[in-house]
Amino acid sequence: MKKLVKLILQNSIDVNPLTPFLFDPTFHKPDHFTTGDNYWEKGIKWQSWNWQNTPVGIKFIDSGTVKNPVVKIEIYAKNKLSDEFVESLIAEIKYLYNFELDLTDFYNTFKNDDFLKQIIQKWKGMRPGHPSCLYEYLIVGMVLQNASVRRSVQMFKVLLENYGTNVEFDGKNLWSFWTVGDLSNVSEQDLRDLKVGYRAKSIKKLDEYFSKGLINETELRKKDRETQQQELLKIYGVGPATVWYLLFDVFHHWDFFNHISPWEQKIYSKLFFDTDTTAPVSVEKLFKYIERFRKYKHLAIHYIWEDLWWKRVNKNIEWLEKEIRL
DNA sequence: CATCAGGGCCCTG
DNA sequence: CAGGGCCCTGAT
Repeated sequence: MKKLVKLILQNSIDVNPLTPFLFDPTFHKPDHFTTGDNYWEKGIKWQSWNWQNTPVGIKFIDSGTVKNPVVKIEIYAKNKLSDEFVESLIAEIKYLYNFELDLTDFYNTFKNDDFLKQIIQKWKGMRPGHPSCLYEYLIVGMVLQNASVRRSVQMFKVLLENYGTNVEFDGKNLWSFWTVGDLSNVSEQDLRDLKVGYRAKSIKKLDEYFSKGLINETELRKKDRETQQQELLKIYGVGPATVWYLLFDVFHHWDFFNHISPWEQKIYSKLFFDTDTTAPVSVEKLFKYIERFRKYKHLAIHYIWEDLWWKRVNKNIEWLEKEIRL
């Protein structure tokens, strides 16, 4: 059993995202399966975070309105934090949750779109968002490969509980991500024993690759999309499907949409063409349909996707349950 | 019980 | 550039 690290409140900062801002669907994505590292209830999100190799706990509190948004960010840590540490962490949070993304043009462009208009109305102020740095998101991407949701959850959890840090803050007991290089003394067989399967090799190589400094997230964020794609594909165990997630969530390309996985194909077919999920339309036809969202292709899909999963939070969607196999 | 297909990717021919 | 193999799990 790992030692529990108790974190205490060190800083509390109010941040103003751009309006409109909708707290809950920005901080809680029902389709993000990651468990053990976060907890959500209406208006509050608890999230573990590994920042500069220091485990911290963050409590986001909805403290404003859609038109006049305020997010209170409480930072919990073992020891007092430097101003530099706090400032850089806040900047990273603003980036990852897109506090400064201006959604006006997106909303205006599609205010009359048959498919999007109701969804935009309902979720006005929702931003793409997640708490993962590139290394962490790559781990997530790898456990998503060739696995059902249930299995992905199990793999993520077992990795966190073996290599992460168990933290407690504000009455929540969560797991915080390990640091790049922490797997240097972990063998591929150790990882296999955790039942991550063939991904053991990819995870091990990923940790080595980042340890050697062969990739720099900060620099890569500044490069163009083609360069980012090329750099990501160099990493062992990373292919087009994993890159597709990263380009949106980590690198914030709202326009680019080049991959549809088999289960997503079934779901888009149902949504856009109302086909039975046993007889989905072709991926080519789906791409053609998605073209209508032009420079906001992936952002539009994010809105549509989240809308679907929030519906499921409130009521069972029979055809969807069959596909996701939670 | 056995067999097989997954929310990919690598490697071979 | 097509297709087999890979780990594990749950469905049949």
